Amino acid sequence: MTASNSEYRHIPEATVSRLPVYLRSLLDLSEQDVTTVSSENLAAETGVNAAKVRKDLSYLGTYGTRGVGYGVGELVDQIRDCLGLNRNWRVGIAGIGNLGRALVNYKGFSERKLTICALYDSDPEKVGRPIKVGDDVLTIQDVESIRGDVGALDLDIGIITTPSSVAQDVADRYVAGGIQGILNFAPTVLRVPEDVMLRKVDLSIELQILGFYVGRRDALDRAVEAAD
Amino acid sequence: MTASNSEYRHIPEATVSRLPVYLRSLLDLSEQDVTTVSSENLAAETGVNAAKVRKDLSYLGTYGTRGVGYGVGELVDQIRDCLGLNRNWRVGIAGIGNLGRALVNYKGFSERKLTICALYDSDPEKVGRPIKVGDDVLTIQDVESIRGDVGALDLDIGIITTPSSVAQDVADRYVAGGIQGILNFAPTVLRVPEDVMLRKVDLSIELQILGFYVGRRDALDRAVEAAD
DNA sequence: TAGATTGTTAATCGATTAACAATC
DNA sequence: TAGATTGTTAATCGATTAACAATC
Repeated sequence: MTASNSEYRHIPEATVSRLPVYLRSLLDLSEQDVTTVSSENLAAETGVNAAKVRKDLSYLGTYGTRGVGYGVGELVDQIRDCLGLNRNWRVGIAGIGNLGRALVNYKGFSERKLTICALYDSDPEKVGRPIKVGDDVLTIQDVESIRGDVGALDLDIGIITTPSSVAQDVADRYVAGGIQGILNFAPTVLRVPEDVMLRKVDLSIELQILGFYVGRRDALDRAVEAAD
Repeated sequence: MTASNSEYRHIPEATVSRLPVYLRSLLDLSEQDVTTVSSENLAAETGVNAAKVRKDLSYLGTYGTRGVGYGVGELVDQIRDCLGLNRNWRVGIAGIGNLGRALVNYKGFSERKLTICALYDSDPEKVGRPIKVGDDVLTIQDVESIRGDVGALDLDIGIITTPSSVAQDVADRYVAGGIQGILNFAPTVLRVPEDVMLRKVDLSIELQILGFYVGRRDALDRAVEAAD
């Protein structure tokens, strides 16, 4: 079964966002040589409601056995398939500053199926410089090359690690080249055609911490109400 | 107006998660000396539906003027208040490994209203070591001290940057001391009483990238359907 | 006043979850 | 078979959004 199989169509956003959570628990269980897991088990592991677990997993196709549970190994494979972790992705990175360089050196990229095929920057000082990418060496290209490279290098995903001010320009170049998806690390809203998948990754701790207080307050409210 | 004002009760989760997004755009606008913004403007900036913007902002209290729009400065203040960015938070950090140390050195912590008041570890090799925190120096304490310190040092939030295996133990210690909230950076599900706010922060790029493929597929599906 | 824009209603859509028949 | 657990239904809950009266 490949990830391009039509079985995975129309999986709700909310479900997709939980699949990585299940995957992490399943990998833990797998390491402890657990071979079967019930929705109740997985619910306890992940803090997700058991009915929700079953409903989520049902979108992957039927992989549980009534009265028994789910096979941990099968589920891992199934989720990895669904999330596209079993195929290779060819990516370009535009913006070779601190963040761009961090991604280049990030081991998770090669361990996962992400192959860095090209690096871009608009700074003439940087263009032409060689950068070590795993065992290979890539030369930083001018952002002008993006458009032609998408097809020539068969890039699937364009990564943007530029300052906000030029992120849209870079996105336009990826789109002009016919990219499938864009992964935006710049803290700005990009506009791309509807058929190009756009995902924003926010690494700033601030944004993840903001809302803490309000969240806490809601939790307190609930506790107070429950006590009434 | 303080953040402990009852006006902020019962703001929907979905709204809270968008407040930081509005805040970022508003700060941009403020820097460009823009003083008023309409819900339509803000919608365009943030990629959020204009009706949703108005509904979200209405939870903060009434700060818009019909026919005119919203005052950028007032809105910034209001959102910062609501998110608890206008008050000081006293935090402890348990687990002084790479991530813990990164947080200690993270400038955003002092720029924001987060004051690091204590550091904890269970490794006898680390306990007693002095660590520079801004202009101060803190000594790493044994995790045994957490319980007493929460009250003694008036800690609001307990940060957990330990390995998963000991995260629950550390959380229990914070809870025993009477902590208000826990910020968990360990990739594990923690169990805490309902009246303790628990927030999980996931910094791993992997998890943020997972789901890219499925998301893209959904986008393609929508485009195909729209074309029908 | 006329134009603009808010604040809110109400319809709609999607997500959650208890419950239980199906079935291993 | 008896016990366990799935897969799915249906009721409920919360979030989204077009529309428009209120009003600056």
